Amino acid sequence: MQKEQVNKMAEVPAAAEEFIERMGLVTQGEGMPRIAGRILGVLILHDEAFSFSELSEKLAVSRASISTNTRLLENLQMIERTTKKGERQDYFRLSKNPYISLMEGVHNRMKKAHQMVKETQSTLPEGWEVAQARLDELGDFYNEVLDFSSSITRKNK
Amino acid sequence: MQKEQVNKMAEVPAAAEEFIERMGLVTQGEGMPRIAGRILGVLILHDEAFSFSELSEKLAVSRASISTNTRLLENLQMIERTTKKGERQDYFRLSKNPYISLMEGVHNRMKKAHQMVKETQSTLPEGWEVAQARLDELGDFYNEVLDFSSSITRKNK
DNA sequence: TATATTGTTCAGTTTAAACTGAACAATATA
DNA sequence: TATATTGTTCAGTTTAAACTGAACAATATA
Repeated sequence: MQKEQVNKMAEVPAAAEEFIERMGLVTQGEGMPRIAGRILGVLILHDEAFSFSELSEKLAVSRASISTNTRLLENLQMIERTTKKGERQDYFRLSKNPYISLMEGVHNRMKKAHQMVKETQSTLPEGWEVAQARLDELGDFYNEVLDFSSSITRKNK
Repeated sequence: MQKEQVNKMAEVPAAAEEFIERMGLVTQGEGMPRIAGRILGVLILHDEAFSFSELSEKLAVSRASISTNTRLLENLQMIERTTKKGERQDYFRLSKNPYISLMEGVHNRMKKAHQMVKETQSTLPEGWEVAQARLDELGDFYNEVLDFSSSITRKNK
């Protein structure tokens, strides 16, 4: 049952290694764990699915972190969990539209913030007209961003 | 020289206090310090400029934090530092287009990430055509987001 | 049955950032 | 001159999140 084990790592050029690390910094900059970005980096560069333990070894990271971060990326619908006939391990590959889901995250955060602003507006008593006008501006901004993020999200399927 | 000191805080409704705290959570969610969001919250609700020490007292936060976070917001061009005749303290008020600058932050992060992707593409050796195609998709995504963020930024003045 | 493989969970540790107090420089005022 | 006010800087502390090791459950295999 044991297939010839190809070492996917052997011939990886420096540019690929750097990309993986930098993706870690990118996700970190967006408020996500660094390891999530590194996993994404691996799966962007490689078409074939990577197994749980391959990811853990390749990235020199605990199985616990792989478990947590693959689940995170799965929930964002950026990666998909697959299996292989005759194998017990989970495999992971990039989804078809990985970035749309990222946008959905932005979209949801913005929607929540917008909701909060509207709630403030409806609760503020008389005499806060200037604040109301300022909150209108903030609401307008959220509307613009939400229009964009839903225009991207609509491309889903 | 001492002007009648109006306590700006006295009659602030609960909705306003809550808004200030929630703005702290919003900026925190966007990867900025909580205190920066609270300062923004105060300055969105109040048209009049707030002094350094008023902010420090109102938010029950050290002068060091006010110094750091007002400078951060000033650099983002979301607030402006002003002065008053006969007073030594700095005052702060919301800029005219506070949210555009926020967008510029997103824009710059995205541009940097896009740059990184392009660099990876130009450095990857022969035989990585599949990865190149994947990186093209990522680049396309960045282009879409960058188009949007510059459309917002263009509204500046 | 006992042993091995696999992913998850969770308590504990590490890490990075936020925040503070205090020293400081610059300046004004007494 | 001495004292007060103000914003900045920086070393140190606090806080929150990331990450790990180990226990565990589920399942397969010997």
